[in-house]
Amino acid sequence: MAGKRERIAIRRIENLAARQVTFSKRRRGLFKKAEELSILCDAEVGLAVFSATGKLFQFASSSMNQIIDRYNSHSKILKKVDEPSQLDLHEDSNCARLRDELAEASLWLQQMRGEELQSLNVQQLQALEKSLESGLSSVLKTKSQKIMDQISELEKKRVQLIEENARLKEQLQASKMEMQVAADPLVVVYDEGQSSESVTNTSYPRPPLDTEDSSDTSLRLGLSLFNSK
Amino acid sequence: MAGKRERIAIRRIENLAARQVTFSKRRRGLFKKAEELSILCDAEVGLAVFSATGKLFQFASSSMNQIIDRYNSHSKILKKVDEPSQLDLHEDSNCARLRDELAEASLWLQQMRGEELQSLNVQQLQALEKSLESGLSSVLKTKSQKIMDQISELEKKRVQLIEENARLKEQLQASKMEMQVAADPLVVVYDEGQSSESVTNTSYPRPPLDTEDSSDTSLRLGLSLFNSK
DNA sequence: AACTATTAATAAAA
DNA sequence: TTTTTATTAATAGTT
Repeated sequence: MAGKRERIAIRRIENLAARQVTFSKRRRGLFKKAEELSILCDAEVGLAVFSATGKLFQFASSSMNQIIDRYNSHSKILKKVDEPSQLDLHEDSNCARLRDELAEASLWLQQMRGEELQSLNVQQLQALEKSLESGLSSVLKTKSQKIMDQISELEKKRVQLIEENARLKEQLQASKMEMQVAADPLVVVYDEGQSSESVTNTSYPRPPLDTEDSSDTSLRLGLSLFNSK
Repeated sequence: MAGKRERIAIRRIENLAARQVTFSKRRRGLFKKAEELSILCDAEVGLAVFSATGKLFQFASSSMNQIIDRYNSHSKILKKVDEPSQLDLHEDSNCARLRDELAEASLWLQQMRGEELQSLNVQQLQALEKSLESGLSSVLKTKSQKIMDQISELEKKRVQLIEENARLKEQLQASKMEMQVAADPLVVVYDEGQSSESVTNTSYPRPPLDTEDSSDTSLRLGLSLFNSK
């Protein structure tokens, strides 16, 4: 039946058809393994394969251009013997330091997110736990504050709108009255030379509004919201 | 006992040590397969791998620069910015990128610690809160696990010590008996003309002996039966 | 392409 | 890291 397989020597396969078949199979395998490595191990992988016929196949865990850039900046160290002495060394060490710090910060972040904890001992975990609890507490406090502020703000706006509303109603009333007055020939004289607005504003007192202190109200609102948890 | 192997899911390996081991192994495998493909099928292959720690590993059937050139000429659609200072620009941008990332990571860390929260809105605070809670939960879980492990370990050692203790007691008992048996005839013979003090000294067992002791001693004490561990 | 007998790779443990 | 071993994965030769 099928598959009396034997090991093969690693040298160019002379038979063209066999070579092409093997190329297809192994290329797939290679790309699969490249992708698996990048995912499993959090590595950046770039792979380019040109077949004997000149066709290009590629894989990049991020983007090929990004990988080529990164490759170039890495292998830069090897060449450029012209003027590398002071500036480049400084740049390199600076970059290296940055990279180290970033790596450390990243690890911290991961650990605060609950990853990579296996390497920590109980004491370190305890410290981390304390830090997280403290951070969480601050976040909750800030969030409450923000929400209360928002409520205050909304309440203020609500009051303003109520006032505006009342004023508009008043104007509407006034306007209606003016219409009536205007219809009255005796009042026509006064109306000339005055805007309806000024007439309204001066002619009628505001109706009694909700005079409740808004900030105090919203503050209590906010507190009651978060105290009753 | 080595290697109760199981298939693994293709997703990031969370455990750092395991990830590094797997990276080592699979990287070797990948490079081997890349080389084999290039030889068997007469293909031009370029492979670059950056580990999570930033280290570069590469393979090129010809030279990496040649492959990058060929790649660029294939995908020449995009940029043509082969300016003289391209390398330096890369380096600068790389540094700048690192600096940005570090700044961002630092801010994140601060915020997770409960600082610099004013610039966040309620939604962001909520997300942060969730992240902290999740991290805290993981930390607590890991800590518990570690503590349980420690307890198991201690318990195991305790049991071992109890067993050892029992064994030592047994040996002590045996030793006592042998001493009595061995001492009896001697006491009878030498008791005449000797003080009771010397009799007392030889009648009591010696303190526990290392059973790996010289055969000479063991033989003299008649302990050879107990030498088998 | 599909099928397997084999070899190769590798996960887990040491 | 490297080695070992039990298993899974890849694939050479065949259909």
